[in-house]
This record gives sequence, structure tokens and C-alpha cells, in this order.
Amino acid sequence: MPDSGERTLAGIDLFASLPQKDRRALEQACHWRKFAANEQIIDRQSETRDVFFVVRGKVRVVNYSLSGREVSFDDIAQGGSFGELAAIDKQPRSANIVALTDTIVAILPPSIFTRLVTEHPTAALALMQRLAQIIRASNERIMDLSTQGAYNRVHAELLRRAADNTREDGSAVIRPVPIHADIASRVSTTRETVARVLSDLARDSIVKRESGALVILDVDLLRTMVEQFRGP
Amino acid sequence: MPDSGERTLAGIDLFASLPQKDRRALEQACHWRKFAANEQIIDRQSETRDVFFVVRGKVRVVNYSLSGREVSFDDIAQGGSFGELAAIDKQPRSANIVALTDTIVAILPPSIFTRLVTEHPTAALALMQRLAQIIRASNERIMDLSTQGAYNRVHAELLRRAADNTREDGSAVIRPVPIHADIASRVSTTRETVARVLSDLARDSIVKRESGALVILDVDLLRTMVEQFRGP
DNA sequence: CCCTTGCTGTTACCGCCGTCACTGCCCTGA
DNA sequence: TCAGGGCAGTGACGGCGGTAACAGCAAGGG
Repeated sequence: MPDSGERTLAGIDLFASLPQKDRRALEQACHWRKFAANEQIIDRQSETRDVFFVVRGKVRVVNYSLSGREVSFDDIAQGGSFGELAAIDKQPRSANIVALTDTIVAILPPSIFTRLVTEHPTAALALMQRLAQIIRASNERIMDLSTQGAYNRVHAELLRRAADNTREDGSAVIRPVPIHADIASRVSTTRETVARVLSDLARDSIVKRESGALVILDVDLLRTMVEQFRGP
Repeated sequence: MPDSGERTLAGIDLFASLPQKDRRALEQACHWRKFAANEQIIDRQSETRDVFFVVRGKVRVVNYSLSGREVSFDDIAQGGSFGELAAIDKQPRSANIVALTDTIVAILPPSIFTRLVTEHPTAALALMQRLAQIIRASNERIMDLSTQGAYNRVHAELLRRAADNTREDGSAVIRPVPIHADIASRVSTTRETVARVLSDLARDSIVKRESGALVILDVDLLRTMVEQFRGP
């Protein structure tokens, strides 16, 4: 088969409700580009305003503190988009974007993006819904950081990653085994703390490491641990 | 003078670019209501979808952890709005809103709000800019919580409150004197820690308490303390 | 007028978890 | 095949800051 999704915006969530001919027009207006895994796509503070669509691959939204600590905000999969903020408010980029895998993106100039959302209310609404979703997630994270200890934040992150992979017997699979450092930067702790939490959970037979996967043996138990262990 | 701003949406930021006749129509569609200081306006998790405009007064966006710890997100002054998230994505309310002072709000049903943003691209853009601003502020806060210690977060908050009140001699005034507990809930620490920080700063002659105001004697010094004291 | 209520200021204690310093495993590529 | 890099796992240590417990102090209200 040909490289599926090579130069089409058909799979982009923001355009799901867009008439096909308008989508075609956007495809013409885009500039397409490949990035290799680990390549930087956007630098925080840079002054570009383009909007990006993930046609293929996966990218990560991440920032670094002055001390070098990495804080990751979100992973964006195929069909997602990023870079909207700068296009909307004409401020510098608020975060770095780095490719997690080999990635193909479509790049839309800000002027056309603005015209799109002003002329197509459905696109505008879709964008607003995405922004609202980001705000809700941020608020959640701020609450977690403010009220939960590091151990519990790791527990909660495990539950998040297990979501939708829960099986009937109350267990859940996380595949592939997450990199400890990734979990750490998602919940703002250290690699070592994540390792300690997983050790503890394994000792209590709540999680188990299996060939290429991490199995949560008792999702409900873990959930109650998170809920009743009311913070620091 | 009559109660200025009594039943008009003229001062609402979101509508700044709206033709007067459309604004008038919205004023008809709104339902107006007064809240006393400390009265709850919106409950988190409730299932209403109205959008609110602060015609007079000031409100606070705040959440509580299960353990009772208070986390405050933002204060919204006259001209601001809140409750947009639920209207946009039809999810339950994401936070509590409480009146800080006696407050008059205009309440717009979600259907009319949606029509507004679909029919008026300028209003849609203004809303998006506000959402973008919220996201940027949230990201900042997540970075602070993840990479800075509590002492430094208080320092940074003082600088934020001093912004635009800086005088030529390098000092700045914060008036009225902020309630320690308010600062604490803004930067996710405790009242006691805020008091300790202010004591330390006063001892080093960086801040001074004056009649009804807190004076930052050396803004630049405080700023460099925040910047170079690169977190935990 | 006194008493309550809300806020400030300070001390002592101690536990969470970040830091440092290793060891050991696995996998890829020369 | 072996070297080297990336990741996992663990123990010791110690400091930041949350908790608890008071003691003022100012203001407002009955």
C-alpha cells in the first residue's frame, strides 16, 4: 500500500465536521514536513505562529525548568494538532514540541488558520472544545500537584494509563511498559520515586511486570488507594 | 448617579468588539442576578451550562481537595466572564465560583451563547484568546509547582501582585495588604509558610508593611532571587 | 463595653521525597 | 562477540516545608 495518510487532512480531528472541499483547500494551503524521532518541532519562546497537524506519528508537549527538570504536558497522537495558542493570541510559543516517533505534520500559516475559524463556525467550536479540554486537564493537574503526594500522583497516573484497557477480572494492562522517567515527568517527580512506587506495588501484588507489559492486578484497590489517601 | 453598569453589558471584555445592537439583544436575553460577598455562584460538578458576566464586583475561581485544602485558580473582576467551559463542551462545571464582594452578574443561557460565537467571529476570537490566556497561565503554574519550592512560589506571587504598581525608585506597592491565606491558596502552600516568607523578607529589608499596604522595597532584588534560585 | 471572629506571627517537630551514588540488566551496533 | 548506552532498582542522607499549637491584635457587633 502507499504511505497511508501521506498528504491528506482526512484524519485530523479538528476537521472532522468540515466539508470535503474545504478540507481539500486546506491541504493545498499546508506545507508538509517530516520529522525524525526525538527531533524538535517547536521551540518554546520562538516567534512563529503556524498551526500543526499530526498526520502520522506522535509528538510530545514538554517544557524545561531553568534547573533542567523536564515537565511534560501532553502527548499528541495522529489526528491531533498543536501550535494553536500562538496563532490565536499572537504570543510566543508556550512550550516545546518534540517528535516521539518519526512524524509527518501538515503546517498551516496563521492567516489561513484564522480565516478558517472565522468562516467555519463548526471548526471554531471544535477548536474551543479542544481548548476547554486542555484547561480541564490542566486544572486537574494543578489540583493533583497541590493536594497529593508524589506517590499518589504516580498511582493516579498508572490508573490513567490503564484506562480503557481494563479487563473483566478487574485487572488492566499497560503496554508497552512505560519508561519510568516518562511517568516521572508527567507527574512531576523523579525517576527514582516512580521505581520505588512500582516496587512497593509489586511487593503488595497490586502490579506485576510481564513480558513487555505492566499488569495492574487490582484496579479497584489501586483506585481506592488514590481516593482515600487524601493528600498531604 | 444611578447604579452605574446596572443592566448593561457595555463593560464586558468579550463583547468589546460587538456591534451595539447585538449587545442590546444579548442584554435582553440575559437574566440578571445579585450575589452577596462570599456567596457561592457555581458549584463544581453541577450540571448547569449558563455563561456568566461580571457586571459589577469580583469573583473567585476555586476548588477544594477531598482533604479540604483550598486551591484558588483565578480572580475575575468587573468586565470578565466565567462558566464558558461547560457551555462549550457540555461537561459538568470544572470549578466553584464564589463572590468576593457583592456582585452583579448577567447570566446567558448556553444556546444563545453558542449562537453568539457561531454567528460572530469576533466574539469567537475573543473567547479563544481568553481560553488561550487561561491555558498559558495554567502552564506557568504547573511549571512553578513542578520546579520551584514553596518559598520561591510566594516570592513570584508577590512580584505578580506588584506588577504595574512599580515606582521609579525600584519599589512597588501592594494594596491592600494581601491576606496570607489567599496568597497561600494561590501558590499551593500554607498560611504559615507565607508568614515565614514575609518575615524573612522584612528582616532582610526587602519588603515592609505600611499603613494598609505592603511595600516591596527592592523589586529587582526579589526578581533575581526568584530567577536564580533555580528550584528543587 | 466586652466578646467573638478573623488574621498574623512564631516555635518545635518530623516525614516525605529529592539527591547522590551505585549496581546490574538488556539491547544494539561495531 | 563485546562494548557502551539507556534504563531499572535500591539504599543512605538530609532538608524543605507541612502540621500542630499558641499567643497576640484589630475590628465589629450585640
